[in-house]
Amino acid sequence: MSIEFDNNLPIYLQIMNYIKKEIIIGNLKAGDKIPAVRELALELQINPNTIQRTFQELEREQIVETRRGLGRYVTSEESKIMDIKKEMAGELLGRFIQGMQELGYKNQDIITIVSHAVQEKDKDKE
Amino acid sequence: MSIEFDNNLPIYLQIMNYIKKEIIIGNLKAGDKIPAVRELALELQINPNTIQRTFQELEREQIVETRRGLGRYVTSEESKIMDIKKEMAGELLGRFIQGMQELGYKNQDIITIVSHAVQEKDKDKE
Amino acid sequence: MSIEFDNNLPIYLQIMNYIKKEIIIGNLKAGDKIPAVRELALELQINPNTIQRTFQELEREQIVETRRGLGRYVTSEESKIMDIKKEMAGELLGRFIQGMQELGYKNQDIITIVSHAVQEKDKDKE
Amino acid sequence: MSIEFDNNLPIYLQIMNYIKKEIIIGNLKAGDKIPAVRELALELQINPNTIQRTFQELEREQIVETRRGLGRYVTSEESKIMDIKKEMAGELLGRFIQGMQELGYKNQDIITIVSHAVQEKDKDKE
DNA sequence: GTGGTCTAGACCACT
DNA sequence: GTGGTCTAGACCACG
Repeated sequence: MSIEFDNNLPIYLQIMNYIKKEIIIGNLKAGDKIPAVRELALELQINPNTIQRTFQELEREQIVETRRGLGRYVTSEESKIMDIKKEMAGELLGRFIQGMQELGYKNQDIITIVSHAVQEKDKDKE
Repeated sequence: MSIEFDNNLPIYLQIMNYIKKEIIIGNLKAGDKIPAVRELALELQINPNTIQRTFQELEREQIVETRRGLGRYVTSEESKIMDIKKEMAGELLGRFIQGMQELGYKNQDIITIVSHAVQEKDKDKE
Repeated sequence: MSIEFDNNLPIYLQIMNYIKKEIIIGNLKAGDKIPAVRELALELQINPNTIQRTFQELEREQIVETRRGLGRYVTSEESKIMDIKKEMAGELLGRFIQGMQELGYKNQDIITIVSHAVQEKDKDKE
Repeated sequence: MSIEFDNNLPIYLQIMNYIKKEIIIGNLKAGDKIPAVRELALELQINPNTIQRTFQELEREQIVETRRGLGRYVTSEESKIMDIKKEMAGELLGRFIQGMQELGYKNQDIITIVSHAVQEKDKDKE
């Protein structure tokens, strides 16, 4: 486990996104125990306080819950996890489409561009 | 002219993007004179230093050029403007596709999602 | 028997309060035997150490007494129980009035507010 | 300006409450500038990071807003301030009445107790 | 000068 | 061993 950090976004936000993705793609499942703050800090070479901040935010978003003295756990509500996925995808989609429209692209153009981009990626794999 | 500012992005970047878009969609044309810093600052209720910074960056990207004693002008190179458009679109596209893939969406899913989103927008207009 | 735990207060304190209330309202009477630590721990799904701590504190407050080999018992001094009731009520009252005054409420306002709140509760019952 | 700190509650929460009260009683008015983090830290003899934490939370509750590079301001929405007052009073009231009822006090008892407590306070002043 | 973030290291309460 | 809080001190971006 390692993250490539981008200097423009706070580390704690990048870790948040990383964890959210881990949950969405199922590497962390509903109810799973999350590694201890200090453990993650060591693994990611990040200060424990920064990790702590990450999980404070995730807890506020009800993605993670703390059981005192025991540790942190992924929320056990499966529906919450689906919500996050939809929310993150919706945000990506919204930003993309709005941005393209502001650049003057028509809806049909946008579909074409995405299709091409995706097909090229497929070709790369072959 | 007014911008809704987003607290998470530096204001000067938001103004930069705004101006780039104005150029791309043709509200500001190649060679056009750009309003004076003080004027824009008043209009947008922004610290003049911030506007100054905006144009410094735009100049570094060769989108804007200063003619001493005359003011600032949009670059007269049409090709440069096309470059910016492609660059901004490419960035949007890249971030979108990468993000969707990290959420576990397959390429075909992505096309479907975009198509639906765009068609709904079309319906809204009717 | 079950308690809804509030994350902001230590669990052992919440159990302490719960037991004090049980004593005050008479569900546990002076001299009654208190269930064994292990039993309570199972029932409440709590670490036995936490229950242990609860009773340590209750013993220190002389609300509970241990008879070696026999188990733990509610104190047999009725007066002690009245003391606890007054103490808890006084604490509640003090915190409430001080808080309201800090919010700028006058003494007369406080009485009015309490009266209204209580009357509404009565209405709900009808 | 000084706060007496209670060891059982995190400092940042105590400062939060203090600030909320200052706003409610009008010492800080809607739209007012709030002293700089470092300034407050000096005044209260508290680490600036702790003050920072305080305002992060207040901002999340939309009681305070940050204007980048300029400082922090009390929200300019008067209605929000009334909301906070009602919320804080409601919380105090709820905790008090629920607590008293759990101790076995009847509604009429509660009114009587509050009335007496308040009248004694009035006597003290004379 | 303003807030935002991060590191380092410490202490505490809880389980 | 777990998270929660706090201090100290530093650096950065922003206006």
